[in-house]
Amino acid sequence: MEDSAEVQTEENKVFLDVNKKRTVKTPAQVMALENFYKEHRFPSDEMKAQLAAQIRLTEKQISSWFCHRRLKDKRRDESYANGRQDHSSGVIQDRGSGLRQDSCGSIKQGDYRNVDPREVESRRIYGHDFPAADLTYERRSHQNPYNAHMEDTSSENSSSLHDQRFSESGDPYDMQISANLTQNGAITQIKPRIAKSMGYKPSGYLKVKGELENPAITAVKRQLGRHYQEDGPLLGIEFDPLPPGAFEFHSSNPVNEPIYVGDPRQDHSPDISGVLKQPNLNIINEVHNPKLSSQDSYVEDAKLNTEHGSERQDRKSHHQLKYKSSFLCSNPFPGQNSSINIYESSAGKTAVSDCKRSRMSYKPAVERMGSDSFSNQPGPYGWKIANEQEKPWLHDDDNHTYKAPKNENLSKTSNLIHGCSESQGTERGPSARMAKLEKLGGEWKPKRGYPVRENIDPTNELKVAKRVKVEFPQQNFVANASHSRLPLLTNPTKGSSMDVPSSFSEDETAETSSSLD
DNA sequence: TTGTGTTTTATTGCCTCC
DNA sequence: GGAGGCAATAAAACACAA
Repeated sequence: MEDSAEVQTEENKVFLDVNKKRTVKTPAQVMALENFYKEHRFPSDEMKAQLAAQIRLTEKQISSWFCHRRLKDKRRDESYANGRQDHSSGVIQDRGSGLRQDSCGSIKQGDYRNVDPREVESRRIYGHDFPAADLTYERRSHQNPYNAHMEDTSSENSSSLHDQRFSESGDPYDMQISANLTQNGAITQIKPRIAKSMGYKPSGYLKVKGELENPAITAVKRQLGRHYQEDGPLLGIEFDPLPPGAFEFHSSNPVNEPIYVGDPRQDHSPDISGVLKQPNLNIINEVHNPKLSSQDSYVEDAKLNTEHGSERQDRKSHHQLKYKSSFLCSNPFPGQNSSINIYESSAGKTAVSDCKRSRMSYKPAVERMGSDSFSNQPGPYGWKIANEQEKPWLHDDDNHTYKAPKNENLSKTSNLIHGCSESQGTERGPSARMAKLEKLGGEWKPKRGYPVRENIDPTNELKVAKRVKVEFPQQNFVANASHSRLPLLTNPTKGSSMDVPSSFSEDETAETSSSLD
């Protein structure tokens, strides 16, 4: 009796020790999580289960990750608010204005007005309708320091704190984007020290966000072209007119004047033309970045789905509905084109086409997603484990991670592509991996064994699989929809922001036009 | 190579809501 | 009371400078 108990204790100890071992999620997992998080900060159980099954994590890990992710957002939010309270009055005032915001910067359920600004933003971008009240809140909440902070990585060049270096040379990421572009559409890796020399050195999460969000932001900028006021209201949203003399100075600088975006009538307005001459953005945007294609696709893909429900409105009661509408009908992994496909296509020989991979370093990685336990069908992420061509990708290759010599010249596209197609990063987060790839170049060398973790509860897995099978028969929707539906810009040199799916610009134009009317 | 700092992950306890 | 979430904490993994 006691012996068995002791044995069990020992086993538990071992089990705990094994489980307590901190593991690092693969880039694909992190990307998937990030992408999912962008749409669903509070995923339902089904979503978690689905996601867990898809990226080979436990639901607990998913929950934990989301928890920490929200916490991360919150902390960044807070730190940013503390550090940049002079940036805008919006945030601080909002926080004290009765908008209930939970400790993670997220919105507690039950108050429909308190929609997560990011979610609002995304939904707005994706064409979701919001009541006027929501838009009002959205407008204000858009001043959320987090959002502003996030945009700092991409489109802050009109910020009051904007560094002149950026205004002169353009958004660092945009610069990267454009600089990475080559004639044949492939992108070359920009050396991190370029950004670093510019004083721009996103770290950690920002690296990831820069990777994940900046393209999206840039894509929007490109789509809207000149009608984008970077520190202004949300696109297509009207502000109430400011009272006379609201600002001391005369707005001789049209940049700071609110611009109604998307109104074709203003497209040729001489008044706006001054704004249109604002530097760099267009220049940057004129350079097509194939990297954006995925994000463009993302935008369009999301926009096509106009049946998103408010996630936080009655999270539980609309659980299924929400799930079905937003998870099945839309791409729950909006970045899957850019993340998971990395793995999918990188195994093939067409890695060049997905330039998003260029800044991603990988790890044999998906070993946890072993082919033996993976479905042969393309998962929602589009990876096809059974594909022989991709097997090398999915195997750990003797548990070696590959690390290039530090001083490897990064400007070699071939190297980069190589890194893309065969890249096997470390198990560090994407941010670190990206940075590492930037630093390492395309060549990889064994570094050390990748800690294989098989902590997926088989029962859980079975349960999830079963549930997924029953509830989500369209698992491959991502692979099918996003690939088939989303047009790829085949002419990277010509493809411009205006090559974006017409649905977006049209919808956007229609919306804003109607609002002006 | 090593030390230090940062980021990420896992665990646990408490709180709130249903 | 259970479930979900947040916050605190520890520890691993990693980056980076010396």
